[in-house]
Amino acid sequence: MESTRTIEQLSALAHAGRLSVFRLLVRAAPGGLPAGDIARQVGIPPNTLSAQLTILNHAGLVHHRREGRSIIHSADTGAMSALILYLMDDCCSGRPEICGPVLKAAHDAACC
Amino acid sequence: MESTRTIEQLSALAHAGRLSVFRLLVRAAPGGLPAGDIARQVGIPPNTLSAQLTILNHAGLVHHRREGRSIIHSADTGAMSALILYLMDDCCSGRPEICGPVLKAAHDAACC
DNA sequence: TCCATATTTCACGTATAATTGAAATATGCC
DNA sequence: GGCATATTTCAATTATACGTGAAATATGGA
Repeated sequence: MESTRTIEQLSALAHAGRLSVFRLLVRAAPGGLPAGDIARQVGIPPNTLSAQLTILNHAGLVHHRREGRSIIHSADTGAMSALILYLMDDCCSGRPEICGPVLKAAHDAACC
Repeated sequence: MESTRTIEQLSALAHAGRLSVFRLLVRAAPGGLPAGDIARQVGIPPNTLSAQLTILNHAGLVHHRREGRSIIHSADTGAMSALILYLMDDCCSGRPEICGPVLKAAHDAACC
C-alpha cells in the first residue's frame, strides 16, 4: 500500500489552478499541449504554471517531452485510472455502497 | 461545476493522518466511531485528531453526532461516491481510456 | 453539587506551499 | 555567432497548513 504516492497525487489535484491544468490536459490527451498554450488557456503566468506542472509531474500525473522550442505536457491517463481505482478499492473493501453508485452512474453515462 | 468543494475534499484526503482516519471510518460505516477510539487506533493525540476531523467534516466527508459522553464520527459514503464520480465524469468527458479500466477492474474485483 | 471522562477550542510556534520578478537555459533560424 | 522565442530555475516574500500544551466545554454518575 504505497499511500505516499496517493497522497502526493491527491495533493497535486487539490489546487484550483492545477486541477484546471490537469483537466485541460486530459481533454488534450494523448497528444498534450505546449506550456505556453496551457498558460494562455488557464490564465496563469508562465513561471507559476511551470511550478505547478512540476508538481503534477512529480506526482506522476503529467509527463513532458521537448518538441522543437516547446515543451509538450501531457496527462498520464493510466495514473489517473489507477488513482480512481485506488480510491474505489480502498472504499469498496466491504463497502459496496460507495462503488455501487459510481459504477451505476458510469454505466448510465455515455462515456464508457 | 462546484470545484471549490471538490478541492476541499481532495485536500482533506491529501494528508496521511486524515486518509487513515477516513479509511477507518469507511470501514466502520455506517455506524461510525467515537473520537477516542479513532485517536487510539490511528495513534494521533486527541486534540490533533479533533482538528483533522473538523477538516474532514467541513469538506463534507465526515459527519458527527453526540452519543452520551462520546462524539461519534462517521464517513459520508455518499459524498465519497460523488467525489469519485466527479473525478470520473471529469476525466471521462471524451476520454474513455480513463474510466474504462476503472470499470473493468471494479467488475473483476469482488467488491460490487 | 462535585468529580471524572470525553472531546474540543484557543493561542502560538514552526513548517510547508504558493506566487512572482529577474536571471538562466535551450532551441531554431538568420 | 547572434538574436528571438519558449520555458524553466532561482531567490525572496507572503500565505496557509500543521501540531500541540493548556484551558474550556459537555456529559453522566456519585
